[in-house]
Amino acid sequence: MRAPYGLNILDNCATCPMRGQHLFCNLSAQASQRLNEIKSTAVYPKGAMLFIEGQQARGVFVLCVGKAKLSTSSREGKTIITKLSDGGDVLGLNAVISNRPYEVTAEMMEPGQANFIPRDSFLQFLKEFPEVAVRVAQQLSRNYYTAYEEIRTLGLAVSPSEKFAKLLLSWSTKTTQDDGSAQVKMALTHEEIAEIIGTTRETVSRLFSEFKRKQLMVVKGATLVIRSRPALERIVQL
Amino acid sequence: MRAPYGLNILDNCATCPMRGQHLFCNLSAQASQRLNEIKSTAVYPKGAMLFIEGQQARGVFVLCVGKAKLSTSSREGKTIITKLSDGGDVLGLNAVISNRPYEVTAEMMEPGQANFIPRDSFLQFLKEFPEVAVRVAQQLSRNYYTAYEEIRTLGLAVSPSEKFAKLLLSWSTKTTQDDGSAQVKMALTHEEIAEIIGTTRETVSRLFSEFKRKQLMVVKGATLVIRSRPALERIVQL
DNA sequence: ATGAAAGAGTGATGTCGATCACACAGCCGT
DNA sequence: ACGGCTGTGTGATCGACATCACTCTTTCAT
Repeated sequence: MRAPYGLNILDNCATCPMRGQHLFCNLSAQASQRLNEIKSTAVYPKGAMLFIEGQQARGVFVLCVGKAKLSTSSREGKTIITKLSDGGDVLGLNAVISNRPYEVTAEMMEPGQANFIPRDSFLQFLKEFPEVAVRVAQQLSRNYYTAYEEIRTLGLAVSPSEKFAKLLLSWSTKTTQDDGSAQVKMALTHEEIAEIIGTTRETVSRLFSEFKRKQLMVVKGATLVIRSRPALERIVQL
Repeated sequence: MRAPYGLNILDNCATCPMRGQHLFCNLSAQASQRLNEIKSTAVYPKGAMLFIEGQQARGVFVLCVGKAKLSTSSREGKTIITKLSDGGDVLGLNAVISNRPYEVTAEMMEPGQANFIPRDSFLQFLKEFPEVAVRVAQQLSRNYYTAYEEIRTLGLAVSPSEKFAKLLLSWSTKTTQDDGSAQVKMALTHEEIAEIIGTTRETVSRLFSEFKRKQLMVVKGATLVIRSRPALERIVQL
């Protein structure tokens, strides 16, 4: 039995969202075959936790279908979302490589599928195929840059407006038109946005009002139209 | 001509601060020899910049002697210090691996020495010696964790007091006595501390007063005595 | 269709830390 | 010893945001 698409990302890179870029695409035939042997696939409902902050790392997950949010919490219950992942992303890689507990919690934001590769098999796999080790290093390096950008945002951007503008810009990079406008489908609650930019739900609510009032954006149902990226950029470097 | 120690970290891991842990220690004879061929050593005065944020990555630096601070700035001039490095640390690795500009500025905080390995030679070296590639992946993974901790601190710890307490704790891990006290040599100005915890110089000044008043620490000249780690920890999880 | 739950808007209030503005201490070269 | 640094201590002020306390809207299960 086979899902219509995406179930086995290893066989059909063509349908993979990230195609060539993907960590496990375009491997040698042997490597690819080996990978198929050690991976297993599962489907997850919305809200499912792939893994939880602090758990011993069992293995890596390759997200095939669906979106997931990575978050971390303090003891008092404050939560920040550090990353939103979608098809093609490899989750839990750092924890597995360095043999530490998962540093974040990964929760499915919508139903989806993921391949799982147990830690031991994965490390063995890396030893057998050095070509993959280099790819892994590059992926880790990319993870680092993402984390680093987060640090810059949290550490340097002072006001919530600035962080909010940054977030909108990061969402709209792909869909920007020639005139500087862009459309984004909004699947997040204000609460979640607040956890990304490190503020409160109420403040996010007020930011929406403010940005709409200033003609920076328009909300049409679940899609969000950005009037002009340059205008947002001016807020960011303020 | 040869400096008394540390000039050539590759030959004498015994004198290396990180010994076995070090990225380039305990390599095979061939790898070690090759590394010696491609590296070059230089001394740097206090205040010297090893590299600057935004520069195209020329290669990696292995810090032998001296401390360096890694920082990043926003256009408006606000600066945050993301890491303090000392002997054994490898700087610029991420930028070289992923072929991006250096993401931080590395400035010597005291006179020191560093080995430099040009980008091309380094990447070639990794291809020749897959054993090293795995080590690099682990190092990158460690870098990631450091960055990640930074995110937690900036994103979850709210008040400056909390961040300050965290910083003191991180400084005093190694020198903690049985009774929970610890001594730290303080080489940073209040300004620099402010750039680490993301606040202003004045606030740091007031934090010193407050912590001294609360008997959390005592300042004796350039050394800083922490009365009780548990007391600080209570502030952190507040 | 209807009630409950989740999400979103908005006012009132209080507080913490940034900012500004100084005074003062220590260090260094001449 | 003298100004010129750089670093530090501290008060006064002010504004942005968190917090609280609601109401209103949307969604969804039964």
